[in-house]
Amino acid sequence: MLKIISLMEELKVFRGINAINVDEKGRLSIPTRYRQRLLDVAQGHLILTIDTEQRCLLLYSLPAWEVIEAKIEALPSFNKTTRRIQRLLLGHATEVEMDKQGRILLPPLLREYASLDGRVIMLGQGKKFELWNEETWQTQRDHWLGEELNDDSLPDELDSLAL
Amino acid sequence: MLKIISLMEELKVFRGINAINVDEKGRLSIPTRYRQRLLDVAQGHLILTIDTEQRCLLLYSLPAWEVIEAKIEALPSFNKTTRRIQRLLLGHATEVEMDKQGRILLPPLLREYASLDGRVIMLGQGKKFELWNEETWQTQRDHWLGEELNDDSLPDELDSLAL
DNA sequence: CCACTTTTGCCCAATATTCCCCACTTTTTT
DNA sequence: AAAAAAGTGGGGAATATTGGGCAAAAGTGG
Repeated sequence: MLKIISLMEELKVFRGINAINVDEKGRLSIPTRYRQRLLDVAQGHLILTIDTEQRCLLLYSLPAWEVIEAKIEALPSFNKTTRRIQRLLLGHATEVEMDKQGRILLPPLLREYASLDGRVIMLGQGKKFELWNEETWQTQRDHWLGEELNDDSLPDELDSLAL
Repeated sequence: MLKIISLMEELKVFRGINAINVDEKGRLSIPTRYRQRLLDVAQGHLILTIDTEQRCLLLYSLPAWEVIEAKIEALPSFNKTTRRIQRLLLGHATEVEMDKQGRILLPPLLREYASLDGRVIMLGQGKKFELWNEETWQTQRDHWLGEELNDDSLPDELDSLAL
């Protein structure tokens, strides 16, 4: 029964945008609405790694991460591109744990990578969250908003997407 | 029962990035979160060797190394490339042991190979760790981050990798 | 084979980091 | 407007990391 609840929890997605303060000690307080989910699904065990395309961090529940990790590990290790992905993703994947106040401590090297100081944006992205420096986020978002959509480059999957 | 636990331990992967100081004597302190695993799986017996592609070192638990070693030995010894790999990997493989404080002593020749002085980056990479000079790592990582992914060279396995 | 130097491993002390707890501020709800 | 809940910040205890002293062990040259 517990298992079923846990599976159902896993199917739910994380949504929403939140602005959070990171304190001097590098702690980030997870918004309460996500806490119970993260406790149910992963007993508060989370994985923080880098996004290789953007200077932001990705936050996964441990079980969600393990699925991805298995795929990453299975990639051929003699291929240059996949080797690079393994190094960057697995190499930066750091286990963090929610403390009793529902906060996580950002490891210095990762914190530095994404310049997580002062105000941080936490974006729900389905199975994961993204953590952005607020300014970087604003800039990037405005950039995306300004981009023209050109029909030629749209993947076919988009045809069936009615908003 | 102990065997089973030990096998389960072996299935778990090493992840994450750590910055560690190597002291004057060439000692490197293994982060505590990995220590118990390494003791359980290998009683602290580790193998250190060189990465033939990069100026970094590879750190294996002894059992994990033995698997690799067997494969390397099985390679055809008349082939030039495999002969080279045998020489480099097997030749540099050195057994090191965690001391009671959880540190390992880096053999001078290996230490020199990867310029492991002052701050060192220890990257979890599944069955093994990589040890990098911090500066070398930063440079190499930034290079990898800057590389464009070009779709042509991507193996099919990547298609199923949704982060 | 013995004295001497160097290396290695253990121990302890100093420093730095991490975590828990509590208090204060801000936001939301009733 | 008061009460409740969530977010924020900092003191202090516990833990981890780091560096150096010292003794045992190993290597070196006579």
